[in-house]
Amino acid sequence: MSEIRVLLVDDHPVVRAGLRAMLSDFEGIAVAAEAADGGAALAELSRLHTLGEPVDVVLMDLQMGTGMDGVTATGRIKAGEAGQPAPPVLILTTYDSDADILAAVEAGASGYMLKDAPPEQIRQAVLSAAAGQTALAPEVAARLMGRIRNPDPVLSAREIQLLELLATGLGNRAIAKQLFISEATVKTHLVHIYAKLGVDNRTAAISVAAQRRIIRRF
Amino acid sequence: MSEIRVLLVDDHPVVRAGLRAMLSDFEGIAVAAEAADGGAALAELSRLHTLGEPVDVVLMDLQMGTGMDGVTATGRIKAGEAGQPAPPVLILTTYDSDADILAAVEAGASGYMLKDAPPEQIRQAVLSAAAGQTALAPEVAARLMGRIRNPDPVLSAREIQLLELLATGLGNRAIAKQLFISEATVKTHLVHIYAKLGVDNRTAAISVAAQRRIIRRF
DNA sequence: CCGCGGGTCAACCAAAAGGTTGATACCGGT
DNA sequence: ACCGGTATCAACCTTTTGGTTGACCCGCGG
Repeated sequence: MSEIRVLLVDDHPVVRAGLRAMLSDFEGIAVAAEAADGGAALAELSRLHTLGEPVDVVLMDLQMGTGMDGVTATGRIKAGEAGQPAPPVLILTTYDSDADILAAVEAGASGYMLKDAPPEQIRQAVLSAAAGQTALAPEVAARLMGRIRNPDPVLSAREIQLLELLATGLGNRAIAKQLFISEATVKTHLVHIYAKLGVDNRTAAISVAAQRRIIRRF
Repeated sequence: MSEIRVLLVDDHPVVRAGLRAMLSDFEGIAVAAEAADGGAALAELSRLHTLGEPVDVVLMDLQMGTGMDGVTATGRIKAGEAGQPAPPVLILTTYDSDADILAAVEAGASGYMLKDAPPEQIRQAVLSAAAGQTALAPEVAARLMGRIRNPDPVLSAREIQLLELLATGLGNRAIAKQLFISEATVKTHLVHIYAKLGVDNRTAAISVAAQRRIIRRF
C-alpha cells in the first residue's frame, strides 16, 4: 500500500516545519505539499489534482493570519472546488472553543485535533482521516459530550445581537435606539445574558462571550 | 568556535519539533534541551548548569497552556534562579500586543520574535541574542518606534496593566485589590485611559484597546 | 532648582448600570 | 387549551461608574 499523502496548511513556518519533521518520522505518511493559507491550499490541491497526484488528507489550521481562514477553506474543499473526490480535512488548531469546533464540523471537517497533542495522537488522527473515519482529540470529544449532557446556556439570537452591540462599547440607551426597543428591554436582556454566562456586569459578559467565541473578534 | 546551545521552551510538541528541525538546519546552532513550560525550563537550566553544559540562548514561548508562563519564567531566569550568569532569553510567540511586549521586556527578555517569522529571521535573532545583542521582529520594532515618535495614544505601562484587568470583567474595586491601590486611584487611571483612547466608558475602552492591539485579544 | 508627568489618594456629585418585581404578548409543542 | 420560552415594557431601588477638583510624592530633564 502506498503512503498517505498529506497537505499541510498553516501560516506559521515553524509549525509547518514541525509537522513535516514529525510526520516524516512516521511510517506510511508523507508530506505532499504545504500552504500558508486557505487560498494557497485550494490552489495546491487543484495543482496536485491535475498532476494526478491527489492528496489523501489535508491537515488544516483554523486561524490564518492573513488570507482565507481554515473554516472557509474547508467548506470550499468539501464543495469540490479543488477537484473531486474532496479529500478529508483534519483540523489541527490551538483552540477548542465550541464555536470553532461546531463551525469546523459544519464545514465538513472529518476531525479536530489540538496542537498541543502528543505526536502519536496526531499520527493516529491522520491515519483515521485517511481511512475515512472521524478523529476527535480527547479534549474535544469530552467537550462535545459535556455539551450534550450539560447543554450550556444557549443565548437567543436577540441576545447575541445585543452582546455584539455591547462589545462595541455602546451604553444601554444607545443599544435601545439601535434596536428600536426601550432601555428597560435592554436591561432585561442583559440580566438574562448575565445569568446565562454566569457573570454580573457587561465587561465580564464581553470577556466570556469573546472567549467562548459567541461573538467574534478579528 | 563552538556551537550555540539553545533551550526550547514551548508547550506544543509540534512547535518544538518545528524549531528543532529548523535550528538544526542552521550552522552553528544546536538544540541542547526542551521544556514544555516555565517550571521545566528552570529545572532544565539548573540541570545543564550543574553538568557544566550551560545553554547560550533560551527560546521561550509566552503563553503556556499549563504551568509557569513565559514572562514569569523569564523573570526568574534573569534573577539567576537557574544559575549565573543567566542566559539571554529570546521570546518567540504568536501575538504582538503592547502588553505582551512590554511585560517581556520588563522581565528581562533580550528579544521578541513572532512565530510566523521566516526561518532566516529566527536564525538571526538567535545569533544576535547569543552575542548579547537585542533582537526584535520588524513588526515589534515598528510598534515600539511608533510608540516613541507618536504621541497619539501613549498609554503608560500602568494604564495598560489596568486595561488588561478591565478586559477580564473586573470592577473598579476588584482591580484596586489586585493592584494594591485604592479605588480612587483606579478611577483616576480610568479617566486618563478614556481620554487617551477617546472614549467615555470601560467597554468602549476595551473595544478600542483590542482593536489597536494595546491589549491581547482572545 | 523648578517644572512636568506619572502615580497615588480623597471627597463629592451626576449618570449609568445592575437587580427585582410584575405585566403583556406571541409562538410552538404537549 | 395550557405551558414554557422569548420579547417587550414599567417602576423602583441599590450599587457602580463616570467626571471634577484638588492634593501629595517622586524622578527626570532643562
